[in-house]
Amino acid sequence: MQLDNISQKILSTLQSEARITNQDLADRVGLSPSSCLNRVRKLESAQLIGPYLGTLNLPKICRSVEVIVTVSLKDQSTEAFRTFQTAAQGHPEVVECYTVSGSFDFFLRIVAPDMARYNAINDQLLDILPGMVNISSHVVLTTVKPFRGYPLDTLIEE
Amino acid sequence: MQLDNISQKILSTLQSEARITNQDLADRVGLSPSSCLNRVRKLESAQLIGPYLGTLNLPKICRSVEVIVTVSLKDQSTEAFRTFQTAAQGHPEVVECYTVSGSFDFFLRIVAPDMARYNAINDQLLDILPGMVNISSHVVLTTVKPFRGYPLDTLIEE
DNA sequence: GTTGTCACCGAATTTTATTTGGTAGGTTGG
DNA sequence: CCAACCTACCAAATAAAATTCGGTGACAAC
Repeated sequence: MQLDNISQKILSTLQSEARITNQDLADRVGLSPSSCLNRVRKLESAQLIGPYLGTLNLPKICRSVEVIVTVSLKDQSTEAFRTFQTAAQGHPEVVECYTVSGSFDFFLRIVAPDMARYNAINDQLLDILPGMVNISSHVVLTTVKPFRGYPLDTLIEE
Repeated sequence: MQLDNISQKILSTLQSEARITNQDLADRVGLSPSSCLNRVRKLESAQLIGPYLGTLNLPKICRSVEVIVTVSLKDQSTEAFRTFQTAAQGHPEVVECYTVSGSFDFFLRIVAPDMARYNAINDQLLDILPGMVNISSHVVLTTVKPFRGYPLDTLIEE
């Protein structure tokens, strides 16, 4: 699927203002509401744009701790990777997980109600591949910049 | 602001389905549309729920590389921290940034069109505090679990 | 030139959001 | 205990938005 300027603008607008009305969106991109809606539906069907999320202000809602975790596997077999991935996906507290190149194998972001709970999760992760996994925890002190979408401007074209 | 069960359900529903209609939301939480809308407005005013984001499927939209970056400052003065934070916030390619405890000072997630661009950004970050900053890059190989909201169930009550 | 496709628009219709009283429950102060 | 006062709710009316439905023009294939 190739994107003209209008579809790009739809994507970047919906990325940052998911609850905009179709009419407003149509105005912004210079289409009629019906055409605009057609485009949005196509972008959704093609899965260029996925779920729409409300961003919660967690500190205002409940007590919580956020931890960024680096993981290295001593046994870097495909099997070990898959085992760890599956386990990470199964934990709702693991809100984000990546495999990476370089000096670590995984980065996780974990959110728990308190340190005791975090510690329990940490232990569970260590138990996945006993003795074969190296985990370092980094408690988040401040969120300097929360994720608010990708910079499409700097990514597309040029 | 204290949250009863209904408001919690509103928050968790909007977190994962930001474009739900107010009528459907009202049905789900067992309120009339007008009461439900009232609640949502209050939650928004109190900033318990913030911007609504559409999640883009970046690989389907354009070529890009994603890098997770660890940063350590040699000079851990307040001044150095603030300088680095401000710089990170100024780069649109830095889509996420945290200060953390432990063996690093910052974690960043950076998205660039290609490695050459990423390298340029990396250089710019190094130039912020010449010789005083230690940066390690970890190219994202796979997204095991993308962020899709916090697990409110495990965070609230008990 | 004819046919088919595609994306668009405007208008009609359906659905949703929003506003506007009106009511019940709970609290406060007399 | 009662009255004044909140608060949160609902139902109904209105305003706005989403969605559907032809109809048109541009373009490509034949």
